[in-house]
Amino acid sequence: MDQKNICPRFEKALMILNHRWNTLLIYQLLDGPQRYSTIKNQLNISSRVLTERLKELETEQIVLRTVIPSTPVVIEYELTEKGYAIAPVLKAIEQWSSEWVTIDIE
Amino acid sequence: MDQKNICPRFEKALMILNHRWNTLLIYQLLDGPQRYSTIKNQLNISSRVLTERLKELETEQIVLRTVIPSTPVVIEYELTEKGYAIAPVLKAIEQWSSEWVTIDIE
DNA sequence: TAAACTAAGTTACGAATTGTAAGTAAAGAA
DNA sequence: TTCTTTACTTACAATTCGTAACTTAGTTTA
Repeated sequence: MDQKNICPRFEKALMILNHRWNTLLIYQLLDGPQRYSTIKNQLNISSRVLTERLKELETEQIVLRTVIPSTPVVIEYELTEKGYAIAPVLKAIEQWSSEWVTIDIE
Repeated sequence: MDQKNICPRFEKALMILNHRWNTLLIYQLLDGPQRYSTIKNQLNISSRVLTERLKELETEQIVLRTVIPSTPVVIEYELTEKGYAIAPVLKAIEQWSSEWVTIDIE
């Protein structure tokens, strides 16, 4: 009748990682620091949602936003240590997908 | 300008695993075969969405639905081999969350 | 034997989330 | 001076989600 005692940290991790776009965004940032426009062009994401997700990942301390005071200013997004620590999750998904996921070509 | 050549299998894996509820559902089913009502009571999910997700995971061959012809009939959901193979992903998330995720108690 | 209950969903609908497209401010290039 | 680019923001339409009530079939309770 009552819910299983699921670890709140694990639950929070799922909330973050399962939020649409977030894992793909982290995957993209594994390549190193990138600018807003670069990310936007690589993924097929709208600017509205991209901004939203970057802010979310920033408040979760997964992503760091840096304003480089050059002229013109450049804004760079990069993974924090916490963010890079997600890499094994992505690796596990890659592993599973290469072993089990089939794409149906019609 | 153009998108990175992201592996379509990996992309599909992300689509499935990042779909709201799916990973939690798989996590729940790692405990073994379970009935609809058990799953519904353990997770805090609505029947509408639960049915939808179970069907999705069934068509993806991650979950198997079995009708046990007892009286009354019992319907059991369980992970397939493909489904159980997702365990390392969950393990990696668990690992990351225990190391990095903080819950803010106010 | 009628009334109530359980299991496994389904349906209708309002609320929340997303995607789309257009707009903005500041700076640089043509 | 007009046109672009960058890093967003805004308005609004489309999609998805959650809530609650309903269904069908069998089952226990009174």
